[in-house]
Amino acid sequence: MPRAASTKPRKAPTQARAQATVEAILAATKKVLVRDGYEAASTNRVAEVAGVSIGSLYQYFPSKEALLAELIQRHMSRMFEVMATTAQQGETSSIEQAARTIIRAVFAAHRVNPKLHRVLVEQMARLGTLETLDAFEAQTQALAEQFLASHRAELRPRNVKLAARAAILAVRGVTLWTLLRSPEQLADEEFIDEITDMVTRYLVNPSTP
Amino acid sequence: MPRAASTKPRKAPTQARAQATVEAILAATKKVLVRDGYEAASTNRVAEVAGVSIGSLYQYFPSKEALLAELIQRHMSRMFEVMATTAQQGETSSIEQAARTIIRAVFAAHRVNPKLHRVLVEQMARLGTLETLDAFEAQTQALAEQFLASHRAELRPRNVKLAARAAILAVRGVTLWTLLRSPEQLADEEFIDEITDMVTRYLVNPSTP
DNA sequence: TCAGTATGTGAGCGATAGCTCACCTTCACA
DNA sequence: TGTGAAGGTGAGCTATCGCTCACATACTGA
Repeated sequence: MPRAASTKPRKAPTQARAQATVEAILAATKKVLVRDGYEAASTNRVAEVAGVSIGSLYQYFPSKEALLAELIQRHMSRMFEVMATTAQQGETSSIEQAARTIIRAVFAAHRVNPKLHRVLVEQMARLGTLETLDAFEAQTQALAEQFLASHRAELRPRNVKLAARAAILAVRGVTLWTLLRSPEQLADEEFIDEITDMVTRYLVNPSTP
Repeated sequence: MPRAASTKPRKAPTQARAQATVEAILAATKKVLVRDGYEAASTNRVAEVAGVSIGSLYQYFPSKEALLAELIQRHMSRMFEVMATTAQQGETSSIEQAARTIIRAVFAAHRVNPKLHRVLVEQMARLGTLETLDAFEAQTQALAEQFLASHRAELRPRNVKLAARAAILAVRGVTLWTLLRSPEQLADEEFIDEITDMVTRYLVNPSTP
């Protein structure tokens, strides 16, 4: 059924008109994914909803997966920016404060259009080795390490790399699993406090309050 | 393309011959999933690999998803049993010891045929509201609450329900994300220690060593 | 032994998916 | 204002998928 499998954009739009087409296609993709789910989100349907011809779609995206990859890519960028901003602002505050802010922000981000995020997460798992994902992973790891290193005074674990990894995985794991199974809990402040607590108790040296 | 969508077995095999057919179909499903991935795992291909006709397959499984559901179901049961056994054995030991044992066991379970587990996890996300999943979730939550309640002396969080939920999500989240992105780390003892540490520091009252 | 049930078969149907390509329209700019 | 490039079109091809059904074979119990 699928002939191509590349995930890279086929061709960059240069005129504003083309840029609008690309955006319309991506917006339609989101809409159809939310409305009908991944399986039913055919490229023909996406093109129809976008109000462009199927040919136009394939002019900019070489495959259905490329559409997904672009959406995932954008989602990741936003998430990373949220974290980077928070980490920067938290440079002068405690690990606990920073952790709380990040967890709150990440939860909030997933509360917006949880259905879409759900599909993206599912496909993120399926697409597997997307270079984009690896790059994002590396960036996130680096950011966390840097943050923890700059809070060495407070930090309990000696292995900064491992601590960063464990903390990232725990927060992400909890976020995504909550998104999948009980998205309403993403708004539960008590739950947010609890996760913050877990990460903080793991990261922070109790003798340095 | 799909006509039915039920996930329940169509009919129970009574003769040994039929039981063998069902097992052959499930074994072939695993094989094809691992070899070709979910998309390429067509029911025709599964039947072929199982050495039975496509008609036989549909005699016992009303849809492709029913195959997946059965595999997920079995996987879940095994996971639950691992946890239940560990919890029971840990009744007399510390929270930390029990946490370490459970995490080690769950990691080990996912190290066996990680490719298959990966596909199952992906589909678990996709299938979404599978009654089986909800039942498993409830059982796990109950088990964890019971375990924590019986270790009240050691336990720090006052909200047992929430603590159980947070701990479950963290361990599961870390396990699955690790499975998806760096399965080799499932064998890393230092990593296991780190996750155990996180959960323990969260759950255990520091003044009760 | 034989009726009746359980089990097993596989050609093929209807549906639809991803994607191409020959062609037309709009734009930028000399 | 004309021309080549950029953008846009959509009928329709090929591939396959999930699944049914008319039929054959194996088993069971009276």
